[in-house]
Amino acid sequence: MTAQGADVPEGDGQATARVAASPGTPDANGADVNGAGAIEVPAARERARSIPEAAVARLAVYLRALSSLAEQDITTVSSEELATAAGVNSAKLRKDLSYIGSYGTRGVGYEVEVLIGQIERTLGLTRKHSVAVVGIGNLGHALANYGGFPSRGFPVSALFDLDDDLVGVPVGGIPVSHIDDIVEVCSQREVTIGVIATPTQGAQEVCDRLVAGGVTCILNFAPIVLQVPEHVEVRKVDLAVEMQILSFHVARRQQESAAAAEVDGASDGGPPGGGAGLPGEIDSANRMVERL
Amino acid sequence: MTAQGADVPEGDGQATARVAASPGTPDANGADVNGAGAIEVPAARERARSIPEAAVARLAVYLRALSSLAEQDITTVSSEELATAAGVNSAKLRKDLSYIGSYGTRGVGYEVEVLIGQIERTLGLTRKHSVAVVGIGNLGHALANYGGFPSRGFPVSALFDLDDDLVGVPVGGIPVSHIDDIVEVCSQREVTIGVIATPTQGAQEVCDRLVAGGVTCILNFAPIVLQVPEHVEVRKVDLAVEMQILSFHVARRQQESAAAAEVDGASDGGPPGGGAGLPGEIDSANRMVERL
DNA sequence: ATTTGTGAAGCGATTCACAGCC
DNA sequence: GGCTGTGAATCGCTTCACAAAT
Repeated sequence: MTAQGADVPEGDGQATARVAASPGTPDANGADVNGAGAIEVPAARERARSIPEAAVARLAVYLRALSSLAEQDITTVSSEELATAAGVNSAKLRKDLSYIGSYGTRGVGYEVEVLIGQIERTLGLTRKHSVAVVGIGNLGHALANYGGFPSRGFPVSALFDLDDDLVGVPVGGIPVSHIDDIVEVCSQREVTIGVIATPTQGAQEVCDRLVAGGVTCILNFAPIVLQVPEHVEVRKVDLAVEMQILSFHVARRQQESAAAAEVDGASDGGPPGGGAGLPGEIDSANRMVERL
Repeated sequence: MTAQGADVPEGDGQATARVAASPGTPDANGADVNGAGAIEVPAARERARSIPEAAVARLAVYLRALSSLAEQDITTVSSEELATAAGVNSAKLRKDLSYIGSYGTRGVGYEVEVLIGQIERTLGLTRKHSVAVVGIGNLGHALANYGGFPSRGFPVSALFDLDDDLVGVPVGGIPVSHIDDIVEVCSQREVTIGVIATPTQGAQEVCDRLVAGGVTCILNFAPIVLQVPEHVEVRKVDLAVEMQILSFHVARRQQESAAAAEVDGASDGGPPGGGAGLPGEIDSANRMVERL
C-alpha cells in the first residue's frame, strides 16, 4: 500500500524536549493569541497552522491534477473524479479540501479554477520563491534545467559549485557562482529555498551557509541528516532509500509467494533464485546518491 | 520545528482502485494465508509482512548511518547515538529495530556489523535488483551516471529512450535501447526495478511496458499518478510537490509572525511591516531574474 | 438525485515508561 | 549504572456514514 509516512518530526533533541515539556498544551502560542487581542484574525490564517502535514503534501498533488484538468478546459470536477486523478479516495480528498475551506457546491462539485486558486493561496504559491541550487553535478544540472520549477512559481535564481571551471558558466541560463559566495548571493537575491545536490561531505557546510544567507527551506538530496536551527525546514529526498524500500517490497512479495507455495510442499522450497544470496553490501546504493 | 527527513509522496494509484472497490473489507489480503498450512514459517519471514511501512523507510536511513559508522571503524553503537545520527528519537529507533528482531545487548548497545547485516536481510538487499532507467534526459543521465553502481546493490542494467539519436549511445557504460524494446529487454535482463524519468506524456505508456516486461517495482519521477496492477509497487518522487510543501511552510511561518505582531496592533489591515522587530522578516521578493 | 462537508469511529504509528538484562 | 526491548498510552491520520445543500 505504499504508505506515505508524512515525515519524520523533530530534527533533534530539542524538539523532543519541547514535546515532553508540554503535555497538556499542544502548541504554546496558539491558544490565547485569538482569545481577546486579535479579533478579526481570518479563519483562513488560523486554519493554515492546523492542516495536517500529510494533507499539505496531497494538496500539491491535487493542484497538479487540477492544472491538468484546466488545460483540458474542464471547469467543474467532483470529489470522486479528482480523487481518482490524484490517486486517493474521495473521502480523503474532501477532508483535505475541507481544511482549506468550503469551496464546493453540493450536488455539483468543485470549480476547477476556484480550487486551484485556493490551493495555491494555501500553499503560499501566490508568492514567488527564489531557488538556489548548490552542486552542479549531474543532478544539479538536471535541476537547473528542470522546467517544472519555474513554471509553477519557483524561479531558480542562483547556482553554486565548488569547481572553478564551472564558476561563471551559465547553466540553464544562470551563471554558476562559487560556493564561497553563497551567503552573499543568497541574501542579495532573496533566496528562500535552497536545494542541496552536493556530495555528502560538503552538504552540512553548504547547509550552514545557506542558512546564514537567509534561506529557511532546504531540499536535501545528499544522504545525510542535516543539522539546522529550529526555524529552518528541511525535506530530504534520498534515492537510495527509495530503492531500498522498493527492494523490501520485492522481498516481501517473494516471501509471500514462497510461503504460499510452501503450504503444500513440506520441505523448504529452497532458495530458488538465490534466497540466501551473499551478504552483499549496499554501499553502492548509498554512494550513488553521493555522486550526484 | 525543523521537520527533518520525511519520505516522499506515495505511490498510490493502484491503491485507489483497490480501496474504492472494497467498501466493506478494509484490506483484501487478510491474514489467513498462514492459517494452518504453513507450519514452521520462521518468525523472521512472518515478521517482514508486519513491519510498518514507516519503519521500513527508516530502516534504510539507519542502514546508511550504520555504514558510515562502520567506515569509521566504530563497532558498537547505542540506540541514542544511532538515533541522533539518523535524525529520530531513540524510542522510535528501538521500536523499529524490534520489528526485525533482538540484536542488541542490554547495557551495551548494538554491534554495527550485525545490525547492518540484519537490516540488509530485512530489506532484501542480499539479492541484486537490476534497474532500468527510462528517459535519458537530464535526470535520466544523472541517474544512469551513478557511475559508482558497482556490481552490488542496484546495478543499472538497461537504459531506454525515445530518441533515435540516443539509442545505441552508451551512457554510464550502458548503451541506450529504444523504448519499443522495453518489454523484451527487461524480461531478458530480469529487471526488477524500473525508474521512470520521462516527461509526463509518455510515463503511463512506459509504465505499462515495464510492467509487461516483468517489472514489479517502479520509481516514478514523472508528475503523474500511474495506474498499475495490484502486484506492482510504485513510489513517486515529485520535486515540484516537495517545493510546494516547503513553500507552505514558508507561508505558514510568515503568517505566524504576522499574527504574533498583530497581537498588540488592534486594527486589522495587518501589513506585516507594522511590527518592526520581527525575527527573520523576509520581505516581498517580487520579480527577479525570471528565466524559464 | 447528487455531491459536499464533517463529526465520530477506527486504526496505525509514535511516544512513554518501565521491566529485564548486562 | 546503563541500555535494550516492549506493553500500554497517546496521538494523528484515515475512513465511515450521514446531515446539509443544491
